[in-house]
Amino acid sequence: MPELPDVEIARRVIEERGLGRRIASVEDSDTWVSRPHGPGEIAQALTGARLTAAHRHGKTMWIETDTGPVVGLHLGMTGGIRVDEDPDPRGWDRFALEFEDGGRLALRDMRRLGRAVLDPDLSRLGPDAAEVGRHEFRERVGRGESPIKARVMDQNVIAGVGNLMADEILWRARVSPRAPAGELTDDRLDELRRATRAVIRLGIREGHAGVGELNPHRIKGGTCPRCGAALEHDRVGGRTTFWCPREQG
DNA sequence: ACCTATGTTGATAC
DNA sequence: GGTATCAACATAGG
Repeated sequence: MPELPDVEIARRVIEERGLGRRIASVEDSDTWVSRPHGPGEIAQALTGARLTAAHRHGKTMWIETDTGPVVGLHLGMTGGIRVDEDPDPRGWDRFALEFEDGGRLALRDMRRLGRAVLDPDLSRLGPDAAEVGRHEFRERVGRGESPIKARVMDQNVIAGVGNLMADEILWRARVSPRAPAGELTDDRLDELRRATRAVIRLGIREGHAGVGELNPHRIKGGTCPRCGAALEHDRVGGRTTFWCPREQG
């Protein structure tokens, strides 16, 4: 689920329902999700602190506190943020801040590919996909020999685009996912950026990343919602990819 | 039973 | 350095 729009929604939830609340205790015993921290380490840093701000860059979120420590949160593949809900009966709450008012903020994540860490390292993330400028997009995305799809999903290049959004973006811009990134013209790159921004805005408005016209047809036997051609599917950049061979050939 | 699939990321090898 | 592959995790489905 989580791509940039999902994470932005989660960030807003934290902002609206978490800020100002004081942490009484922290559930940080899942040391896989909280690696490299040991059990109790995050709790020690955060207990007594009050949440003061919630930020996002790409798919990474972080929460600031009035005493200094920063909590980084990543939703991984199946993670989500839950505020003031009962603990998950299946044990999928991998990390939680428990507030002195009795409420809690949980990272619920079946597959445990999410992360909760102190002072997250954001240095290797490219510019946020929702904010990146035209020039920078051309420079960063339009280079290299790898397929353009791999390029736009590379978080070091631009941050926030995942597999589903990448297919939607490429389909909208009528660019083949396999096109070598460095061979795209500036015009094509500008169209890609335009589609990226549109898909992100749509996702945020609708409340999740799995939106768009292509997405419902992203199944075996699916057809292009524009021209009706049978969609192709294969692995590109290591990920399952659907595209229209007629329009994105 | 065994193999595949799945929205992410990172380490590792060429 | 850039690129590709695999592993980490848990579950569902053929």
